Amino acid sequence: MTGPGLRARKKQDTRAALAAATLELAAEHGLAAVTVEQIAARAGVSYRTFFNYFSGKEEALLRPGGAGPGTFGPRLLGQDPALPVLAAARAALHEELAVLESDRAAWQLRLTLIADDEALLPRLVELGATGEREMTAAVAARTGQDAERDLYPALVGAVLGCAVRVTLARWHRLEGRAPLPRLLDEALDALAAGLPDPASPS
Amino acid sequence: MTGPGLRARKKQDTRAALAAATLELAAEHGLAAVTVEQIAARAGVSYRTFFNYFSGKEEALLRPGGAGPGTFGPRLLGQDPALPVLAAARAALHEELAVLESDRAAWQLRLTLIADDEALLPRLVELGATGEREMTAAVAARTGQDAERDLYPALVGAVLGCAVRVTLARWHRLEGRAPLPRLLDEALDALAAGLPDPASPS
DNA sequence: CGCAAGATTGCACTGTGTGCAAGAAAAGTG
DNA sequence: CACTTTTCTTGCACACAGTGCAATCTTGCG
Repeated sequence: MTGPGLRARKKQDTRAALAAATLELAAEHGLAAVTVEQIAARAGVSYRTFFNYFSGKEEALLRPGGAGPGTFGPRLLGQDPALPVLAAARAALHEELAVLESDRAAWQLRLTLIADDEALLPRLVELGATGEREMTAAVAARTGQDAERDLYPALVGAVLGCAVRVTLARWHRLEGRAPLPRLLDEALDALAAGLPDPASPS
Repeated sequence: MTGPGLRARKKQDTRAALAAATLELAAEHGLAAVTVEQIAARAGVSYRTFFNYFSGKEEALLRPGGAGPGTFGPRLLGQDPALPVLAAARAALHEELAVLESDRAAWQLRLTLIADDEALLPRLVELGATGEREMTAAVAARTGQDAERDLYPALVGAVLGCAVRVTLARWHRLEGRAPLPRLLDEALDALAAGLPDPASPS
């Protein structure tokens, strides 16, 4: 009974080493100036092996745990079915984002790199596209609609993705001085209220 | 008085030829299977020249007119200042999307390629990021808020981008059987209403 | 015509990402 | 433990993206 098995453990180690090397090197020189060769060297692995774990530097930086199955769907479906969709999504998103706060320093650093590199934000969206599809599917399941044909699930999925993105950007700009859950609630409140014109510049 | 001048006209011709070649070849083989070399050859220019016009195949496909200054900002600011932001944005977006209907076949084809290639949708978002920044800035100007610090402009800019994206996807799925303006209105109505749960599956 | 501005092109070079096959390491089996 | 199978790693070769530079050609204009 070796549990996960030696093999799987080494694999996870390598993945973590690659992700860490990417984060360090990107913090030092900016992601654009870092080559996969350098990352692999720092992680003690060959160039070729890097691509056994990640499809590119961006993925290594933004999705350090690898692809994985995604957790939003189950979480959304686990909420009280009596809740309106937006309220259920809010609860599910709070659970999702809790991960980020547990590894705050690293994620703040990643957000810094995203803000700097300017070409990474779309990449984040790209990776977030998976999450968006997942949200769309989960919303469709909850409302009994068709994820492909109906407007509502696609729109809610996309908009929730936006809300998360904007929230993370604000969290970063405030350097974590404001709690992430509160920022998320502000964004979702504005959405649920129909994005009314703001009172006036405070 | 040659008007635009021969030089500028030739430049536009070359740009148009490259964009058209990209669209044709992508329609034939899928964008991923097309090389810049092929595109340049079909347009009758050298490989190197392609990059004088576009930063890559994706831009040639999704932004055939080149970068350009962006028109949403002026359009939003040209709306009646008494209008709520969302209503003004709706009017401005209708003007923006009118372009697509004037060249319907080509844009439907582009949307098909986006749907097929699966790696292009994020690229669309990437190019749309410019538009999103523009929308954010315009909204901030209209509300007298700070595009950098305040939640509202960033959220509205991002969400409008989502709404456009989802609307285009639906328009494509319906193969133009529904008028684009109506689809956009449906999405914006849902947003303005605060994304209430849908009635029930019709 | 003849010069200046600007566009096109070829060349060389770095880096990405992939397919393939050989080799090393772990897991399973008697 | 020895042997096989499975899985991961690695090197090699390759096609393509994208960029800097310098030479060359074209257009605009005096």
